[in-house]
Amino acid sequence: MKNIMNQKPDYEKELRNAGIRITRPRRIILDILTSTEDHPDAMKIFHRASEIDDSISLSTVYRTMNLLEEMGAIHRHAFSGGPSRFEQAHGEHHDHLIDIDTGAVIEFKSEKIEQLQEEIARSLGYDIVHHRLELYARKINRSS
Amino acid sequence: MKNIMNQKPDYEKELRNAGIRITRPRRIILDILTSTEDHPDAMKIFHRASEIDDSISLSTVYRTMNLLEEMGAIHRHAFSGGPSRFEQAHGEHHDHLIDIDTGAVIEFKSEKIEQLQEEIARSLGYDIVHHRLELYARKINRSS
DNA sequence: ATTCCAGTTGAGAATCTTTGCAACTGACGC
DNA sequence: GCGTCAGTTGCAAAGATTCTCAACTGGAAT
Ligand SMILES: [Mn+2]
Ligand SMILES: [Mn+2]
Ligand SMILES: [Zn+2]
Ligand SMILES: [Zn+2]
Repeated sequence: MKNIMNQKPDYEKELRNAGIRITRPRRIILDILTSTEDHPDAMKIFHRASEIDDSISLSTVYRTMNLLEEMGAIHRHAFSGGPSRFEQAHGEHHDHLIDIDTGAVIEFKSEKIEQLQEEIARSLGYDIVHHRLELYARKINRSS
Repeated sequence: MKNIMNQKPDYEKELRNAGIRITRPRRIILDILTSTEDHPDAMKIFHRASEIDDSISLSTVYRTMNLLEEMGAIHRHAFSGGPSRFEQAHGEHHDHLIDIDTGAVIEFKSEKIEQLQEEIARSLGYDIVHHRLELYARKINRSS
């Protein structure tokens, strides 16, 4: 379900719970993401991180972005004509509805769908490791 | 607008009608796409095309994919952990399960899930225009 | 058939992202 | 604290995709 609260999610705890180590680069990158208002790309995050610890590599930024994306901790926005940009999300798994007119992103979670996915995968002989569900939609009832 | 027929679409005609030239590379690439059953990536299409005309460049394959995608003639699947893969857009809608160990793509269709998606969107005040559902999964019962 | 030119191409550079690998280190148990 | 080792890192290299641009060409007009 959607998280209404506006407090900082404890990503370190989530990482620990997922059996993932809290390393210095990850802590720095998480700090940058949780304290920024814009949508930086990997290179921008890399530059900001480098100011704090100049041994951090761009590879690690990309790897951390992929990790956090799979965890559902961040959103990747791949808009045309440029590199992917990132912003923090809420920690719990959820899927996305994207307003194709405005680009707005609405989060939702359907236990039923999650369950159906499991059933389908199983019937095909598979276990789901992760998944991606995105609904590209248009507002009902817009004036024409 | 939507075409119900189940015949091979005449992409060359569509291209002409859109004021786009039918060139030798484009004809070859279209032939490959309309006669394949799988989900090839750009490099695979490039290799197949090269067997027919070894002067075709990878750039042109990418450019043509972008062109056909914009026309709605093909779907691009940006599965995680690999290059984009393509398929013709003519068939019935389906979703994909990706074997994360082998890269194999299995197509499936769940009327129930499709319906739930509609319900969710509607409850959020939206109509779905298109969507993307990808299950990244691992075979059950592998070498124990 | 010839001319013409905007659309298209191939080649390589540029950009963006992932990956292989040896070195390093966080988390856990002693 | 110390040892251990799988997880993680930085670096270099590869991989994926887009872009630049001079050369080429499809197809319309003559
Ligand atoms: Mn989200
Ligand atoms: Mn398919
Ligand atoms: Zn989901
Ligand atoms: Zn579907």
